[in-house]
Amino acid sequence: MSDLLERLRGRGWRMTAQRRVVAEVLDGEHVHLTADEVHARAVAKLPEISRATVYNTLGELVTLGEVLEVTTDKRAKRYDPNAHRPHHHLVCARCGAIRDVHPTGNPLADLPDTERFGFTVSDVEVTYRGLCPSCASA
Amino acid sequence: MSDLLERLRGRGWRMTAQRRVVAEVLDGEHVHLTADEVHARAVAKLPEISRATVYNTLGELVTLGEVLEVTTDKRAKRYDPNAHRPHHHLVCARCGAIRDVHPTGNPLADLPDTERFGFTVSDVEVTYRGLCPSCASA
DNA sequence: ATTTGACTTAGACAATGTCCAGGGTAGGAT
DNA sequence: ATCCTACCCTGGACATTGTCTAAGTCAAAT
Repeated sequence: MSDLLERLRGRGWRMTAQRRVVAEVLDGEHVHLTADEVHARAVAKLPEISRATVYNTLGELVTLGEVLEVTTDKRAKRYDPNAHRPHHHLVCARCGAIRDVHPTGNPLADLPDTERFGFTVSDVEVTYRGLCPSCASA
Repeated sequence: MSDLLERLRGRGWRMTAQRRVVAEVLDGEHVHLTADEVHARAVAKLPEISRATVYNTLGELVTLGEVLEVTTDKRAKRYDPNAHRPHHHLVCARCGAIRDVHPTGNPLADLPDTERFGFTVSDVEVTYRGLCPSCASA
């Protein structure tokens, strides 16, 4: 985590209380928080922090590749601090819970050239959907 | 297309001018329209149609399984009339263009039981990302 | 200690989607 | 053909999420 702060400083990030707090929140719980959830937790540590700053900081972390944006539905984007180990997501269709998963196989290799339509394909996201144990039993 | 209308009528759908227009728009161009784009095209055919009705109708079509919802980013959801042939999506990271693709392999089988965390997994979406030819050359 | 430009703030704004009360109508019943 | 009624549509208010801006603040280089 101080790793993260070090990396960011090394990249010319100006270190501010706000940015430190956002980074701490993301690193603290390895769950997939929405921007508003990050904001709520950040406010608990630094009451004056503004919503705009949280959005800005999350955007910068995404640009820097330190955090991944996950869009599983039309609600809020979620932020995944686990950016350095490739993985995919398993989402509960009912409650929205997300788990990181590591399928076997390589989906990138499964897209033949004839199915690429001239695109430069650089990334694949695989999203598994289903019901989590508690939603399935309800 | 009248297939579609027939199927819907058979399921007890009350047929109205508004619903017919929405179905026609979706069936007319097999592209991935946003709700607002559907609304714009619907208004061209039936000027009084309201936004709420378009949203409602799209939602019903999704529930009935006639249309798929595609969420590739935090902008608008898109609606895919190609609900009856399984496929995945290739998205341009710059301009948002979407193509249907058919990768080989079976990603569902690539998720071992140990990675399912007790979820009842029912579906997989694979989203390839890259740059479309025109965005890549710009 | 000074300086400077990057950072933060509050709040207005934008985009998308949802909800509601009231009026309208499709399609079955007569 | 007409009537009824449950279902549908409308317009607009509202909610959620995210973006932008102008002005003030502060980290860090000097």
